Amino acid sequence: MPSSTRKAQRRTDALSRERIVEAAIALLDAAGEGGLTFRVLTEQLATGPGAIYWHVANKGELLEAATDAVVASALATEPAGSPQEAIRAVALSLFDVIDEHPWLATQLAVQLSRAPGKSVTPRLLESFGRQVSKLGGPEADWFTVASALMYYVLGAAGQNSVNGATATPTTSRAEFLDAVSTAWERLDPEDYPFTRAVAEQARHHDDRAQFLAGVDLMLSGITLTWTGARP
Amino acid sequence: MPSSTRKAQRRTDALSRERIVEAAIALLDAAGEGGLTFRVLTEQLATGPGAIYWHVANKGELLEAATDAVVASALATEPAGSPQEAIRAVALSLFDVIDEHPWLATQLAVQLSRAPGKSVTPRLLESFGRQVSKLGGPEADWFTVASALMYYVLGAAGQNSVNGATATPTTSRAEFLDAVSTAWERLDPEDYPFTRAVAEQARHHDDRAQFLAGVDLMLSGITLTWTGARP
DNA sequence: ACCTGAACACCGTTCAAGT
DNA sequence: ACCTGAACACCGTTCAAGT
Repeated sequence: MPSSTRKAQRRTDALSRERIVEAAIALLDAAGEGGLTFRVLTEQLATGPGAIYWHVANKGELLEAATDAVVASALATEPAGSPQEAIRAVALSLFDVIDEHPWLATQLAVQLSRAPGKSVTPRLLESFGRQVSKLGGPEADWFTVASALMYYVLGAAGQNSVNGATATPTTSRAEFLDAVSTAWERLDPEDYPFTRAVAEQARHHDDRAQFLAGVDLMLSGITLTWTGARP
Repeated sequence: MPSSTRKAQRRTDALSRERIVEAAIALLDAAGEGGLTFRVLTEQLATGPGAIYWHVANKGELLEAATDAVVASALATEPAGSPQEAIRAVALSLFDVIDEHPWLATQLAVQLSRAPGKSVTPRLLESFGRQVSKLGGPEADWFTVASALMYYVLGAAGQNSVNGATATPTTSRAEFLDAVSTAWERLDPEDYPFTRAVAEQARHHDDRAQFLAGVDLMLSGITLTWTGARP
């Protein structure tokens, strides 16, 4: 195979935190979380590990910076339209960016729970919260509602992304779903009546449509709770 | 300090997959994902790595087995009451088990996306789905609705758990929230008006209550969508 | 069938030394 | 100030050898 990712690019360019993060993202995209290694990063940037450690404290910080950079660019443009439409747009942006960078799913889970003060959590909360605050509900509920949206979106987007890390890259989404569905159909009828019953739906379902249906479920619940009326 | 976790217990006991998984869970609980190492597992069980590899294929399978064992016991008893009450009960069981075993949050995220055919995904889907099917909506919606509940619960429970892995174990939940809240208050007013506005709410919020409020939001949305009426 | 333990390849990180 | 590259401690995994 052609050694794919180009190595030892322009050695004239000075090393910078930005270039390191950029290279890290490329490696993560190409081979998942396991693909990011100081050895290959070093090779890709044509330096030694010491050079990288001068710009970045450790691997955790590098992962954090990569996550933040990708999420920031996905949320860069403020969505237009009604608050409901804008919430759907933000949700879809996140769905898509996780789909493009599957390593984000795990990384977001880790970072939101570990360091919610840091940049990525406020970024997400702000994007949902601004729209939530326009929905007309009592301010005392804003934080809870915005958080709930964020949780759903991250959970759903993460699970729906074909994880590039270990899932065989040759397996298409359709083949993947087929395998899952078949496994479900073989479960014990005593213990898994529901899962067996929906196995066929799972085989043909549309990730994106199902994801949006969940967002709409939450929006319905919010509108009902706040206005007592149908959205 | 007293060397905490007991080592080299009864060497008479034959090694078994069950005992290995049990020891792995203890290590994960004690020191997070980084705490599970074949070196210390080997020491704890008073054997060599080869012995463990005879019972378990690799570290991934061990993590999978540990996750499945803990989740299975949390979902063992079928909840009573109305479908809505039962859904809340399942959700709370998961919230609590992730709170007790914080490493579950990341592990569930990884496993649901990587191998949804395997035991843990069907287990979760079945627990929610059985109740969803009693809610009276059209069967064509069951899979989507049960999945949405599952996504929210996993996302929220995971983020709310104080991650034992790297978060300093001496920091209480209150101190943790205070630090987060303070960080949010210091954000740029231009870029983060919403996050700054809710920082004070975040400082005093009750994880469990907020988690349940999100579940109720979803339940409201489901009931409204399916019956056109308030729950 | 089940276990031992030395060995292998690989990883993140450090640090004295250079420019 | 920024970079080099050898070295360290540690990790998951293998495997010939034992019982």
